[in-house]
Amino acid sequence: MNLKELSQKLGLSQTTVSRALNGYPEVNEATRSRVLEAARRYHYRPNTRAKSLATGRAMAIGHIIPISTRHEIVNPVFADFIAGAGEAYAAAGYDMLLSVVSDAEEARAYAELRAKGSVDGIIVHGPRLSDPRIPLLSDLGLPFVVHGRATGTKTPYSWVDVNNRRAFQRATELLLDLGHRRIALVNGLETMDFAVRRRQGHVDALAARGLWPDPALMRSDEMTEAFGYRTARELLRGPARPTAFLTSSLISAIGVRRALEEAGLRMGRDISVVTHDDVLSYLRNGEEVPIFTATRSSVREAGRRAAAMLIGLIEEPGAGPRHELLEAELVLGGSTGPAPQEG
Amino acid sequence: MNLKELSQKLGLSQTTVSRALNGYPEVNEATRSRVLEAARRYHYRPNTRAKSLATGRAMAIGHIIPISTRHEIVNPVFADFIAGAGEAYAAAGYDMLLSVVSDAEEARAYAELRAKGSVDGIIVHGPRLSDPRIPLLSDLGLPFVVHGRATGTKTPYSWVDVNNRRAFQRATELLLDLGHRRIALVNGLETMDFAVRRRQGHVDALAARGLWPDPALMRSDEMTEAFGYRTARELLRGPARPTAFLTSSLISAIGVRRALEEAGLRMGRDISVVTHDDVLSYLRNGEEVPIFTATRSSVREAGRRAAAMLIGLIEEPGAGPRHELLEAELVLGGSTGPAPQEG
DNA sequence: AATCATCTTCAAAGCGCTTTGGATACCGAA
DNA sequence: TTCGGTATCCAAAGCGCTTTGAAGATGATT
Repeated sequence: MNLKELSQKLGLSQTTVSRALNGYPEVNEATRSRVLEAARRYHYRPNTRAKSLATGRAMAIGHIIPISTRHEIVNPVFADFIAGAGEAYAAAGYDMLLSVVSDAEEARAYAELRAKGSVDGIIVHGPRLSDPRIPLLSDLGLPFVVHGRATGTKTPYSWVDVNNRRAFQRATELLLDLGHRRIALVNGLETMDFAVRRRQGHVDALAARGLWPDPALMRSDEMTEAFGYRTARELLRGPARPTAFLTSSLISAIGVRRALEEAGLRMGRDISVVTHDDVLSYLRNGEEVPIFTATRSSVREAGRRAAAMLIGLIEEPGAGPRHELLEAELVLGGSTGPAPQEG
Repeated sequence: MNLKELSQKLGLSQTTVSRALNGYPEVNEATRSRVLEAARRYHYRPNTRAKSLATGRAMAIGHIIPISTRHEIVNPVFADFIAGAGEAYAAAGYDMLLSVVSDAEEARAYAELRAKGSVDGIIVHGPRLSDPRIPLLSDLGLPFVVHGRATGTKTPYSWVDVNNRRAFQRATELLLDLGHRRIALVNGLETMDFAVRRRQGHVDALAARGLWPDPALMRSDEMTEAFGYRTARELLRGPARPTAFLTSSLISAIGVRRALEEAGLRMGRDISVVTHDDVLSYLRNGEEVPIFTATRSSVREAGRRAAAMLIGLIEEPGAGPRHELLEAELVLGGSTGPAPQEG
């Protein structure tokens, strides 16, 4: 059923039917309800492609999922972010267009999305330091929102981010307050902006107490379970054994826990662990009582916010860039305790 | 830059330029290369919406991500499946359209996707028993491929699935061979088809040795870490304590491990654990040596296969339904060992 | 009765592409 | 020379929608 057929059935012009459906005022209320009724009866839905051609708006938003070519890893955070964003899109009538692209081809993917006119805006995932995608998108003139920030970028841009520096500063302070002095940082890849900010927060907190960070205790890599395990095992066997771990993801924290368990150490008593928790739906940090003490910030909520922001940018084109900084909560779980006395 | 402008720059008609670009034979090779060159220089990309309007093909494939309204959980398997499917789409020039929809609205979402003409085909995720979506999609006449199967469905349909029954049968046999008799099944929600098949495999293997399944040892729920933990803790404290756990996901297995650890039990010695492993990129089952003994089948590969199958269905409309049954490997890890002697 | 403003409706153009159904030019064969 | 065939190219219609510009109907106003 298309507009032409529907209007013929009603004995009206396409113009009138279109107007009636789109809520224009210049149509008699009686005919409007006739039209609406008929549309419902025949399950009429305007063809999106035709509609966008006519309006020039794609009513779709692009997400480009970069796959790290090095490790072929999909960011686990992604599914929840999408779920949050999806809610916002559905409410506003937008579709979500996904492209999975190896990070080498990402720039081309953006330009293409633009040229093909398939989206009205873009969400940028996983920003790196001085991320080249930002000036690129800025040049393309396509509205976009970055999930995270990109230190060192001159171009103004819109973003939604967690206060990563503050979160890790607070986490470190907590561990220091508990008497820990040798804290291992099990961070994400430091090509990623968030990882650098987290390290900064950690180092700042140490510096505020006159402590120097030990480079041997700072590791960074793709945030897998295996990375957490491997790192913790190595450090626990090494000379300057840490009394606490600060990890960038619940998944690496689980790996750390595995190493502790294997070494016969009890988490929260022998060794403390604090992690960042993205509140992924399938990987909750315990139920009533959190397993891990954590800096907590829902990535799903971030998805909702970013999507809403982008829709705002699209619908009011004049407006300047927007920013939203989410604060992570610091929640206490069973994985932290006072530093054991030096043996 | 659109077709009109490009053809004006070249002093050719839109017809000729379009034909040149799409590889039609009735165009001089000299002019074709002129056209291709110009298209490259001006970064011309045909507008997708216009193209699909004209051809009637959307060049897009829809994925509807159901969010369980009960738990608001996004299937963690999803990101990897998408990554696999995305590769296939990119290679074939298709876009991927995602809708995140609460499971109550799912049927409507399909009909709408169809009526709006935004996709040429659909991938169905997470089929349930006698899933109503299958006859629905069949009626809509939109090509689709199911990731998994739906027992009890009369309508013929195309699917890509893992041999879940066989996998869990083999896993159970392994545990039986090791002398285990009280095996707990920590399954996914049994409204899901895969969970039922896994239970069947498990029960079949028991029956083949003349054993009756103990209902108290079979649990099923959303496959979270917390569910694994909670279940294991409960069963370990109960009267008929199991000597082995068979879990439906690595995530629940991690929860089980946490409970074991807490109870001071050593995995692989005091208690055995076998799990299904979807080979998620961010949650590998160990590195060289698997942590858990597991039935392994890459969900990313399933994504690739399902996408390729769907593209096939779209491009050769006459053909009947296709099926692909992937066998899971049974890999030995450190989590299994002989059943301890009865105390 | 004539005029005007207000409602209500419509025909047709246009969005950017593909594709049908010719045109035109050129070639060798009759 | 004429004709049929082939190789190239083009104008225009059409995909399903929105939107412009205009027209008809209605009722109030003069």
